[in-house]
Amino acid sequence: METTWTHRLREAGLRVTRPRLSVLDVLSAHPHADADTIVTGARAQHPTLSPQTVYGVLEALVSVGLARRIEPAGAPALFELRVGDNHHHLVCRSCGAVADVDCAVGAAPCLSPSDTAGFVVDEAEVVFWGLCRRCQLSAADESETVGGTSA
Amino acid sequence: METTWTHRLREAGLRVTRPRLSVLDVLSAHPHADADTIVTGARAQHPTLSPQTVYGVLEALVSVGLARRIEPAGAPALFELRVGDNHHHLVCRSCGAVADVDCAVGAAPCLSPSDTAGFVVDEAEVVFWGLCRRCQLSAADESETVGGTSA
DNA sequence: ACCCTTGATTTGACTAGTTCAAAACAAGGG
DNA sequence: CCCTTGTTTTGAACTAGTCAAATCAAGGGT
Repeated sequence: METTWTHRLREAGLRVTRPRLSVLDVLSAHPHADADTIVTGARAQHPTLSPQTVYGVLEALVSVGLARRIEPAGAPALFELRVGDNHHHLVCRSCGAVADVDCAVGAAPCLSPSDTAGFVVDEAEVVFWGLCRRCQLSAADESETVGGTSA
Repeated sequence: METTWTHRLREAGLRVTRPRLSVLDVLSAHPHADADTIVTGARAQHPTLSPQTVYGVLEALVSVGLARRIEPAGAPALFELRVGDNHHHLVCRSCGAVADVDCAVGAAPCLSPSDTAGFVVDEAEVVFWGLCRRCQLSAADESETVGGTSA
């Protein structure tokens, strides 16, 4: 019996290897993981795994479309398995947390910029910067130091 | 008589120095320049200028709002003087050329994602990826090798 | 015009994230 | 079971950017 990932890898023309399955496992558990998180996580199943191997695996996955690479400004690249639906991201300025968002207006409104200056656009990448709920709360805590938070 | 930049720097509470004026000069001439381009360009006026100084100048300019930093994925950061109008960017996948675009729909449509997942959003960063006119042409040239282009 | 304070620049070392290249290895077709 | 070829491994290297201490200079006060 073939697991889903084994199947998907073969479909994509990639060999099925332990590093690849481990990386896919970690990505399933952490929908927006950076290379380092993936290395650490994948070592649970494959202790000798090297960072370079993970970079290689990720490049392979991205190139066949099984994974997508996102690069929030000023932070290490993140990888996700949710592909092909042109969704966007919310990034917390404070802690770096990332959440998915679908585009607000219709399917891909931003794919129609007012003036393309001669460019042929194939992707609109949208990053919403802000503060996640947790960081809003700790920011409020710090500026107030009131409320029921004992000790 | 004070030049515009001298004035603007003082307004922002920054001292007027040669490195700063040089960097501003280069940015006027290259609306989307990376740190390296700025160093090279600014050395025309100030030959001993070091990269670290340029980073310092850029950080100062960005922090007072005279410049803006943009970080296209997979490329060094770029800096521009056009600030405060929430415009977005077209980036060429092939040559890295950057052009400005205003947002298509209304003032800031993308600031209203469908589900903010608890985030308080303060900026929507939009990058349109595609091929600039020049790269479309060279791509066509390579695949065709027909047409009137003599030798 | 000079001095002094404070911010800016310089110098130099250093880091994180990522990429490159060559050798050893293993997936999976025959 | 072997062979081919794609993968992983090992190890070094590279780039963009950061940090910290020492020197320097802008520009306000006198």
